[in-house]
Amino acid sequence: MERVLTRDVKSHAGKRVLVRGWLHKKRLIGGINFILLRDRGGVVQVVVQDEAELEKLRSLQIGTVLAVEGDAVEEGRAPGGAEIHEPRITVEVPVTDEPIIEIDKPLSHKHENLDTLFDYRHLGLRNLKEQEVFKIRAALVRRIREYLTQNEFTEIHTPKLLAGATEGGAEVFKTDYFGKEATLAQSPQLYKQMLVGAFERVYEIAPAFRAEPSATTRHMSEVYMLDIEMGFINGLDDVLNTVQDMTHYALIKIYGECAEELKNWEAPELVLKEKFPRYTVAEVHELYTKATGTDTTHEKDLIPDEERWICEHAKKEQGCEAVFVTHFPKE
RNA sequence: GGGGCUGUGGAGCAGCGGAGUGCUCGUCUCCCUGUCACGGAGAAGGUCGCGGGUUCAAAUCCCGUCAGCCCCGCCA
Repeated sequence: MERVLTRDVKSHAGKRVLVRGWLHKKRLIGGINFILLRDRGGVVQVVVQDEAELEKLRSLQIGTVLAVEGDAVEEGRAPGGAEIHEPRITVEVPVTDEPIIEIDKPLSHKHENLDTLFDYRHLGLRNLKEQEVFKIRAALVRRIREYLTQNEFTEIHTPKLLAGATEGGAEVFKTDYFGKEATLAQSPQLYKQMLVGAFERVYEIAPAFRAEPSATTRHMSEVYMLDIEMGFINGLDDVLNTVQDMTHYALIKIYGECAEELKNWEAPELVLKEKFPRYTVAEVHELYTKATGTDTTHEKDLIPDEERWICEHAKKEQGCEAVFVTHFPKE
């Protein structure tokens, strides 16, 4: 029998269907029992009343891979409005290890728990809410690609294992390349510039590696970076306008298509205008110093608190929380 | 690199010098025919991160060490 996704059970009401996926939750009430089955489309409820079928799941843990053949039934009391009755259950891959992470409940993201969360991320991501973070990220990247493609940027993929450093400043990770020293790319900068000569407009979304002694969320040794390079510009404004329009496009799209996910994660309302406010580093120092009394006018760069502050400031004063800060370093 | 904090059953936490390490969730057994973070009864599960010291007595205080987290710096 052809496999049906959990989200399509409702449209198959009245027919016999086969679903395959992971055991997501058991709710054993007694004479009637509910099990939830998860696949890439979500979760469907299966009603188990036959003792022999239920016995197949005894001592099997959440995560067990199942095939369930049964009657698709429209049912208002079921989550999603449909469920499967009279199931015939086949255990495809039994799981007997006790679950470390409870995937049907909200996961704690308190920083004390991050170690556990990261160690078992593959399990935690079976939590439907956790998956939303990845869906939002994937949608954002897709929309950025879409915008850049529409504007005739060619996507490139450049080497990450290099003979030397590409950019001054950041420390590079050194590694062995068949007896010779190699470094992990800290930026695709040189390749981008070379390829502007071929394609005029290029971009890359790829990891960059920096061996900074940093141990905070502000900067990590491995980050995913969007790099854009374009030729035949008339000045800085052309660059800013491209980044501005791309950001505006992608965020508006995301807030539409991921509205439910963003709401679940209590994302704040998007406060954005088509034209982002533009400041110089020196201007931000002046505004910040005046507003907070902390003198930053001697700083070359924005301090971390200024970065947060200027966005809040622009949100209140300009109705747009995205800003450009240019003319670094302050001379 | 500087500062602050945390390591206690599988997970999250409480206990912070003195009687038996306690709670919530999970796991196992039994009961339960519409649950949806189901409910009820019972049970199992712990070198209190590791090493040393102080003390009549250490999960608790001190020193060291390992692991992790946060802020700043570093970085664009």
